[in-house]
Amino acid sequence: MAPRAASKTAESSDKVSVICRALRRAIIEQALEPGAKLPEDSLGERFGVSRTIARHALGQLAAEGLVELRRNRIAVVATPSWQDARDAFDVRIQLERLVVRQLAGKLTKVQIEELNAHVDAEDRARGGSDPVSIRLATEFHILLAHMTNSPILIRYVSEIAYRCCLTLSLFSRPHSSECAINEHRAIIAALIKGDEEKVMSLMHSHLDSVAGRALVSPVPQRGRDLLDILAPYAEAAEGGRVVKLPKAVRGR
Amino acid sequence: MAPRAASKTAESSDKVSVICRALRRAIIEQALEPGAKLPEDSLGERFGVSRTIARHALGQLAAEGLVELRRNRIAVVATPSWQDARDAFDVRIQLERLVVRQLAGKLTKVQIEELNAHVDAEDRARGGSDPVSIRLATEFHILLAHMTNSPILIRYVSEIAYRCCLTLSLFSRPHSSECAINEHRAIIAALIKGDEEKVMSLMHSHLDSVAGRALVSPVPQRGRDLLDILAPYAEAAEGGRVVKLPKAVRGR
DNA sequence: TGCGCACGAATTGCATGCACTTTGATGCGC
DNA sequence: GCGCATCAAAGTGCATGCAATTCGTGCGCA
Repeated sequence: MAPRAASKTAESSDKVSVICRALRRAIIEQALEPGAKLPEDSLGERFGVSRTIARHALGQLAAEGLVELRRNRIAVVATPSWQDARDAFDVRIQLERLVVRQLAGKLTKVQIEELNAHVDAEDRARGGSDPVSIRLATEFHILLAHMTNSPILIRYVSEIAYRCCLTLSLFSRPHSSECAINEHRAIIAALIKGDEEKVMSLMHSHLDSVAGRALVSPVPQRGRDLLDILAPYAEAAEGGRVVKLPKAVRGR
Repeated sequence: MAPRAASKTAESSDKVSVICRALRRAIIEQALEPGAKLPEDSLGERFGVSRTIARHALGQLAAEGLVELRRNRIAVVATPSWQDARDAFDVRIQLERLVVRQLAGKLTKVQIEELNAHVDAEDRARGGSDPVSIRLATEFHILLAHMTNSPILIRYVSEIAYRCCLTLSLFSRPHSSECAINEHRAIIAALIKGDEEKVMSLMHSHLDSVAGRALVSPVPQRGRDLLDILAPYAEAAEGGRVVKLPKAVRGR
């Protein structure tokens, strides 16, 4: 009942967290596509800090699953597998059911206004550029999570929402989030009404349908991991020796 | 269905992850109590690495919520509030329901043996020292999570299980996990039988009762944050001036 | 033309150094 | 004896430097 102070999630120093926020945003707005390289030097230079700090930021983002870090290799924006995406949505549904259960009937007037304002912003952005509307849709869920005042819930929901958002840029059809806004409005209405069961099932089906629209096929449209895509062909060609890829393709 | 490779969760270089593992274990075995100081120098010296690496490890653990990092201050083992603990268990219950739902009826013979072996180990440790049996109980849940082969689930369940374990060392009565072993056995049995609903409710009530045993009162038994514990007394004494603590107590 | 190899550039892994902040202890005034 | 200012010791924040590894490109060879 008593409101607790919202504690900052790790993110020690400001410089590091600034970089993290910037990169997170760039990633979910698809300015940085999955697989994009993130060299420490460039990041440091871009943000006016040393490699040490950039490195630390990359470490944090890797812990969140947005960045992939392999020893002695340039960090890249994560490229989750289709199965990862499914798992992420499964977990996400449970977490967000928890969120709305806690929130049902307990929203303050200010919070309701905040939510409405956010959905209005989503509405306005609908005609605008894709990346922004995707980000806003994601941030709606994060906003809800913040209202629980539960640091753990906030952290996990934010993290997983970002990751789901990232997978959208991999697997989703060109555009598929138009109707989400109405579903957001419906959730707000149910939250105000205070029916726990109703709002939980609304959130559940909302996320289900987002996942459904997004994860239409287990095959990525965008030509990310070429080697994996070509794997079946290589197997089919077996009987000869292993198919060797020309360097131009292997590289990137 | 197809088994996926278990991906390492961030934890870039080996040196860092070794330190993380060591500290995690020390923390959940209560060799390091909540509030214990973790100076970068000492860690580095102890593990034969530079401050840079120790620092990075602390960053990771802070991201997991096991360590608290405040600017310009020595890192300390996290001291979750009672409310944090409640929230953690709420989330944990949902996540672990998901785990056992995915696992119900799908365990391989090897996995069953592995689980039985683990519970046997718990049994053997029962008479032994407390910290080890607590760790084993926690690791049972982590072992289950691993069997889902879902990196996200593995990461979140591990993380939150460690955190819950940490709170146990703060709030739990001297010893309270005796009967957990039988509950673990029951869960294994239900998993083998394959009844999703049954195993989910078993896990739910198991964690509920662990939480219930642990979080008996919103007041910590152990004398952590002295100032907070004394706050009510100070208030009661109001009318005079603010009660000032002698230095010996204030310090640590 | 296509493939392999080797070398230079780019990049990471890690330690160390310096500046700044916090800590806590000592000594002084009351 | 108690409180407070002052100062050294300890610790963190961050950048930089060097070694090791990877990446990419051009050359030689089939």
